Amino acid sequence: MKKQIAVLDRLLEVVALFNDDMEQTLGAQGITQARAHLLWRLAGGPLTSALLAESMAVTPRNVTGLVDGLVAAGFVTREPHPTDRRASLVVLTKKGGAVVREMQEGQGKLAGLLFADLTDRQLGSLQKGLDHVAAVLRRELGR
Amino acid sequence: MKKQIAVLDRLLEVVALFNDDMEQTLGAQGITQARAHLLWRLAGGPLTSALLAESMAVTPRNVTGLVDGLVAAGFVTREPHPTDRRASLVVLTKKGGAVVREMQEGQGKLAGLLFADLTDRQLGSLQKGLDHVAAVLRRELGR
DNA sequence: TATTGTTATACTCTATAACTATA
DNA sequence: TATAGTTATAGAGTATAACAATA
Repeated sequence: MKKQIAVLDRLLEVVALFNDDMEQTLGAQGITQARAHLLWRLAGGPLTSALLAESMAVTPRNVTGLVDGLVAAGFVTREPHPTDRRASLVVLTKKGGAVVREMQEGQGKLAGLLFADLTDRQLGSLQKGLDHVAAVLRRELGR
Repeated sequence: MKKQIAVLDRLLEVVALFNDDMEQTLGAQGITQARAHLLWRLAGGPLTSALLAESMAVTPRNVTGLVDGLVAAGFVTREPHPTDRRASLVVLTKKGGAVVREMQEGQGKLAGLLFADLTDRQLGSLQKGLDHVAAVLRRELGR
């Protein structure tokens, strides 16, 4: 029991250190954690404010402010929605896309560090275990 | 490579779900993330504001505000420092201690879920790997 | 009527700077 | 002089509520 907790402690510490590292790198470009979160959600393509708010689990009002800042800093633009004149699409600029790639590379690097010693089979088993835990937690949270 | 990243994604999701769960539980008692962080630091015993600020990587002014809120809500008290009349000690109340225990139990539960299938030896190996990663990240951060 | 995104307002967390009491 | 903790002030992130434009 105690050993499991010690390992989890260490794991959480590693994740925190990684986040600090990333935050430091991004902070130098004027990107806060909340803004980075939003940019990350755009990696798969443009989204409306409503979809951003939902996927970030945050209010629409909040998204307005974050997008305002990101537009001013040149990381995203607001484009008219092709079919719904109420809505607009938030789109990554070239500069914003570079930031997202940078975050993806950082994550890839961490994954390499963490799992360097695991075989493909062990990785698969770990993935399955995590799937299970995620399912348990989601049930507990009623999602 | 891709598989490693997928597993890390899942791992980060699990940690986020756990944090959401904990935040929801604590939020119902009026405890925010920042306040929970401070309470967590007191698990090992009373600390001065200066030590709290250092261990939380936050300014002393910030600690003042958090402690104010926690005192008002009855989770901690300020006690005079036995030898330094400038300083005061932040001490958990019975109510605050119960919250810390609740957090510890939550963490123990997550550790159990995550590592249920690992043998003691596998746990040891994982711990060693995490130690290595933590060291690498610390070096990178210059800490 | 319902939804999208905004303005208005308020609270928490955070930082810097200046100050008081004590070391 | 230096340190511990505070007050003063400001900025970012977040929430709720009310509103205009559009669906």
